[in-house]
Amino acid sequence: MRDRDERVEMSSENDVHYDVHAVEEKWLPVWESLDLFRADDAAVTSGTKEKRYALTMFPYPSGDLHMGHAEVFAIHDVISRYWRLRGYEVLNPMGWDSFGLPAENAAIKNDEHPATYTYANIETQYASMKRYGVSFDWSRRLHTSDPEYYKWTQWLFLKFREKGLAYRKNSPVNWCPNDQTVLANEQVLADGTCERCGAVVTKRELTQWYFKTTEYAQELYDCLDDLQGSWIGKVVNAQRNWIGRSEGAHVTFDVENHEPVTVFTTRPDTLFGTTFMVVAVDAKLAEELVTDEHRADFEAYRDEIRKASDIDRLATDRPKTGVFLGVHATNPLTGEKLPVWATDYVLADYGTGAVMGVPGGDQRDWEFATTFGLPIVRTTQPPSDWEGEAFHGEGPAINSPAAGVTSGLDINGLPVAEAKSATIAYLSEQGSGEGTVNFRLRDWLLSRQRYWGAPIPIIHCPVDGEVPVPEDQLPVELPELRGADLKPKGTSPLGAATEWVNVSCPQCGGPATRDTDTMDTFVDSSWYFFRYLSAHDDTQAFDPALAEAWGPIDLYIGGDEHAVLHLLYARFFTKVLRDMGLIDWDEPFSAYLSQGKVINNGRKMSKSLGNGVSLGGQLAEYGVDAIRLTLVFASPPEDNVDWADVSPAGSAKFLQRAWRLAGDVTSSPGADVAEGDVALRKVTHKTVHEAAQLLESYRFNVVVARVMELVNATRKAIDSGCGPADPAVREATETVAILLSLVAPFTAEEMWARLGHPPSVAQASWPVVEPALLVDDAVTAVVQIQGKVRGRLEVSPDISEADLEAAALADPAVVKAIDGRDVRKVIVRAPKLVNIVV
RNA sequence: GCCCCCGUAUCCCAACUGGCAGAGGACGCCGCCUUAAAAGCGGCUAGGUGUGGGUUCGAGUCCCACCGGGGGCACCA
Repeated sequence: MRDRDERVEMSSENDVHYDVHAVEEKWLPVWESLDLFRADDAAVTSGTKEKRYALTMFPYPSGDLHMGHAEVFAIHDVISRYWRLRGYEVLNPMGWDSFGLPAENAAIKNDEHPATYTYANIETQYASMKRYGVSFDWSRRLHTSDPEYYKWTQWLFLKFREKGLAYRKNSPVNWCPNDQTVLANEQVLADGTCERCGAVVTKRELTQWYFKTTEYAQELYDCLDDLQGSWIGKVVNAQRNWIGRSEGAHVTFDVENHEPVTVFTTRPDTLFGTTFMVVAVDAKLAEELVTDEHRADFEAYRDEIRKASDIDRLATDRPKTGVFLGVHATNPLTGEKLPVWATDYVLADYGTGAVMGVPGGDQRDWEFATTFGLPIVRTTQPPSDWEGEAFHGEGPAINSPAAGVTSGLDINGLPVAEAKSATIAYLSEQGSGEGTVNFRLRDWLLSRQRYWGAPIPIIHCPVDGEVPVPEDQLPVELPELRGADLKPKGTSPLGAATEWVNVSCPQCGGPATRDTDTMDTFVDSSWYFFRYLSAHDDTQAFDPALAEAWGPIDLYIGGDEHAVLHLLYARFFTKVLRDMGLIDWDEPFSAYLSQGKVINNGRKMSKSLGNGVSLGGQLAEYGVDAIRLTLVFASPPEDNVDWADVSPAGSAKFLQRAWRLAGDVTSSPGADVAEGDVALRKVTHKTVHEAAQLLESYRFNVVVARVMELVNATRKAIDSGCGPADPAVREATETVAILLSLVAPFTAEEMWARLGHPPSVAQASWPVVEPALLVDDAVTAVVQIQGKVRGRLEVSPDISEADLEAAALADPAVVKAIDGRDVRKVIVRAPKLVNIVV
């Protein structure tokens, strides 16, 4: 009775309301002064501690943080805090991807410099991140728009150029008429619109800078195999599709009045069925081939095609068009003469820009042949019930060669794979073809006709041509432009800064001009994770020794809108840096996890729908911890979180329940847990054990559920079990505080203090699991007959299979269920299950 | 058209290498507290895994087909 009274007394003392905001205010300055999260390079370079590099995509500074940031930071912090508790030296840096168009557009609107908007927003976001309690190492903070950062972006550009991986070419490029700049292929969406602003992208013929991503296509593709499993599957799949590897052959055709023309095909076995050749109308080749007699027709057709928008060109169901160029090609297998046509259904920048027309095997060629009355020959035998037109499936080769046609090769009757290799072998022998691999990936167009980016460090000299800015003159800083000077006009605003543009040539000293384009901001973000290693080093981009010590990144978290943009570019940069000898690893991100979106009522949050949820408002209402907990608990990290389906109030309630435990504990710190209640201790140790496994596989929502169970069990122990003085209650509550510190650091810190520990819980270590406590005293074994549960037995967890079988067969309920039938087979899985087959 | 992923309770979601379908939460309901309500606290309820086959002693889990949802690529030869 007395005990019970004491408890009542105590709990009334603890009914003080848990003031989340006061707790936040209380701990932030304490953490700040303890400098808890600074990564120690020496600990890692010396090998004293094992490293973990945790990275989350750095934000673009547009306004304040939103719910999406809140989710990714919450998830990211779980893993980095977990690693720290496990005793790793953790590098967890943060910075800003601070070049980009929104700042420039804001500057035009408000008649100011883009830096004003940029750095004001950075400070706002910085304050919010601090308030959010993420365990970032702020000593490595960087902004890509700082000259001390973009100096090295420019340096890397020059190194890439030295290696022949950055070059200029004239080519039709994607042009956004709204942003008035060119775009990379990756920045044009599937529907032909601009990834940034949604305008319909058009084509322009311009001389622009490119990175030679295609040089690494094969490796970028092959390494995806190694990433499979540790990267989230859909991103690997998206990159595979984007790089788009196709195996096939190059086949060379002699052409009248021209050098021989090579085409790419994935079906060399259908070469006997080629009845024409088609060339991309916008390729230089078409212009070279056309005869004077057909030139007028060709040019009229080409001009008409150029006027069509990308959207029209992308439609796959439009009728085939084209013009005859007046020349013929020769089939290398048969010597047959094939008319050469120009068309818009062949792409100038894929393969060789020319294709062999095989109407019997390709639906597009079928339609083209039908439209223009060209012959159709089948070279693969379709099944008897085939009702379609072109047939590209499996079947024996026919008409290869056709009756009456002479050829040095005969593949009739061969299945597709064999017919392919036989054809390639023959062509190679004849010197008119070879097996090859083609990629869908194009080179990365990096020039942008906008102001707020890193200037391309090149000087154009009428005498010496392209001259790199000497390294000791880097960075090439942006000239001061503001407001209306920045208005998009189709050429870079930098061109207007004449004093900046006109320079003397570093080589000959004569008058020359700077390149006025800036780099795509994806260049900035392709290497920022290297710069974090040496964020303030003004002698090098990063220290290779630190890259060796810290790299590669152990877990990268971000959104899947970057599946083929940033992630592909960062992989490309890493491979080039490796080939420059600066690092010794092949892939930047050992593991990649993409977090889902935060939506509301099944829809993306947006102003027009009026379903936006303000992060600041939620934090004010429920507190930081409750919001973090809600986002982590809602679903597996990669799934979307629908704000309409979650309950931040429920999270806040749970945190209070946890917090109250700490006030109920009456034993002193360091109480001998060995004396504690074994049942509760088992729950505690099992929870720690499972939590570790769940954390390693990123199932953070389930970790939270386990902590909830532990809180419930501890509550029961206090109220109706061993009582608050039992050391097991202290052990359980301390464990709750430590586990909770991954998700709800403020509440955990407050609990830690109430439990009598000095700050910080972030410096605690991961609880050591006692294996003996993971073993149950008795387990329930299920006895099945024909797979149906017919009995249960309480058995020892280390019972032998034979003993369990005997016990099962002796169980009265089982005997009754067998009902005298013959036992044919008994499957025993000690100690959990026996299945009897009768 | 090609390539991936996912369908479990009213909802969000658990279920280790196939082994008792249910951990946690929301919603709802019942108590306690309260003059009352809200809040708070304690407790309770639920379906057989989208459909149809197959493999197996045993399938949410593996295989096949279909239905539904999501994503990537796409006149890429």
